[in-house]
Amino acid sequence: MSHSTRSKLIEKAEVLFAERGFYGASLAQIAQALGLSKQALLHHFGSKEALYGAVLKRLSEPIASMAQAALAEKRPPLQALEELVVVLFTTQLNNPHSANLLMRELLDNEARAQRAGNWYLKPFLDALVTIVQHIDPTLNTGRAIASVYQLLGAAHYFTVSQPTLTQIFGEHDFNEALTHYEDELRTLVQARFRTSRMT
Amino acid sequence: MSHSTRSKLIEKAEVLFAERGFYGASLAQIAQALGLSKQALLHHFGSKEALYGAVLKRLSEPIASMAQAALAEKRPPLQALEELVVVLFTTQLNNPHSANLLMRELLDNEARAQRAGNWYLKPFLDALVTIVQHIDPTLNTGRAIASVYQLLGAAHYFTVSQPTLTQIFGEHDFNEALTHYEDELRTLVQARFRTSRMT
DNA sequence: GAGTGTACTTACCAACTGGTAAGTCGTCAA
DNA sequence: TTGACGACTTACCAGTTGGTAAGTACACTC
Repeated sequence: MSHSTRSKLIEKAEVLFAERGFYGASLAQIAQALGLSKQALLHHFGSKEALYGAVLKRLSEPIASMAQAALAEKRPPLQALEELVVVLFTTQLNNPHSANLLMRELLDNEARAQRAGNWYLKPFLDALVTIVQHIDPTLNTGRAIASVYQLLGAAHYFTVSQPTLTQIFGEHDFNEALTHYEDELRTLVQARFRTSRMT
Repeated sequence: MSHSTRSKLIEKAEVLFAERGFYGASLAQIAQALGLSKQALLHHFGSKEALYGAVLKRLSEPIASMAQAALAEKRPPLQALEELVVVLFTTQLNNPHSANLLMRELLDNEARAQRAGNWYLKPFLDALVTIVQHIDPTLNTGRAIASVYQLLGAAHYFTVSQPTLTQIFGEHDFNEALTHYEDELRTLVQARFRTSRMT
C-alpha cells in the first residue's frame, strides 16, 4: 500500500537524519534500509528537502497540539506549565530520535533558513509564551520567551546529552540523574516562578 | 608560516563544521575558503576526522579552564557558579560558532562515539558537578549532574536557538529576550539552589 | 480490452566526496 | 653545493551524492 510505504520512509528518514544529520544521511541509505531503491523514495517525495520537510512536519505536530491542549486547560497555569514541561521531557526521552532531530533543526536553521520547517514550531512556542504570561502577567514578551527557553533548554538539552553523559559519567550515575530529572524539572518550574512573583 | 596556516584552517573549519555539520562541510570547501587546495589541508591534518578533532580540542580548552578556575576560587560556591554560568553564556553568545559546534558534538556523539572528542568535556563537567556539590552537599552525583544540566541547558540552548527565535518572534522580541537572559539565568541559579536548601 | 494512474524498477548522469601518489618550490644546515 | 625538510601543488582515484529519463508491473475504470 502506498500510504504505508510513504510513512515507513518518513519514519526511517527520521531515524537516519537524527543520527547523522541532513547531509550525513543519504537517500540511498534511507531507501535501502527498507529494501527499496533510492528512486522509490524520490518517487514519493520528489527531493531530499521535501522528504526532510515531511519528517519535520510529522515531528512537530504532536508537540504543538500538546502545548495548545495545555493552554486550553482549566487548571492553574503554573500547574499546566509544570505538567507540560514534564510531558515534553518524558516524550523526548521515549523518542530520542525526535529530540535529536529537533535539536539539529535548531542548528541547521541558520544555513538553510529559507526552508519553511521552522514555522512548524511557532504554534508550540506561542502557546508556551502565553501560558507563562498567564502565570506572571508582568512579563513582557521578551522576558516570557527567555523563561520559556530556560525550561525548554533544561528539558531538551538533557535528553540530547544522554549518550555523552553516559560515556563521561558512566551508566550508573547517568541513571541516577535520569531518575531524578523529572523531579528536578518540577522543582525548577516552581522555583523559577515562585521567585518571579517574590521579586 | 606553517603555524598560522594551520590555525587559520582550524578556525575556518570550526565555522563550516558549525554551520553545516561534519558531513555537510567538505575539505575542499574549507581549504578553498582560505585560497588553499584541499591537499594542503590534508598535508596538515592527515584526515577529516583529525581536523575535526583539532577543532574540538581548541574549542573545549578555554571552557574547561574557565570551570576549573571557578572551582579554585575563594568566593562562596553559589556565587562562583552563578558567575561561571553567566560567563559561559556570554562567551557562547559572542562565539555562536563554538556554541553550535559543541551542540552538534553532543548530537553526533552517539553515531561516532569511538572518537576521543567527548572526553575533552569531562574536566569541565566534573568541575561543575563538584561546585554544585559544594553548594548542596546532600546531592548525590546523579542529582548534581541533573541540576548542572538544567543550568547548562538553559544557557546553551538559548544561544543555539538564536536564529530560530529571531525568525519566529521577530528581531524586536528576540532582542528583548536577549537583554534579560543573563538576568534570568542569575535568577534561575539562585532560585534553584535556594529551593533545594529549603526542601 | 483499451486506457489511466500509481508504485515502483534499472540505467544513467555530472558533480562531488575523502584520500593517495608524485611531484615542485623555497629555506635552512652541513 | 648538496641534501633534507616542510609547505604546498597538480593529477588522479574509486565510491557516493542527489536527481533525471525511461521503462515495467499491476490495479482500476470505462
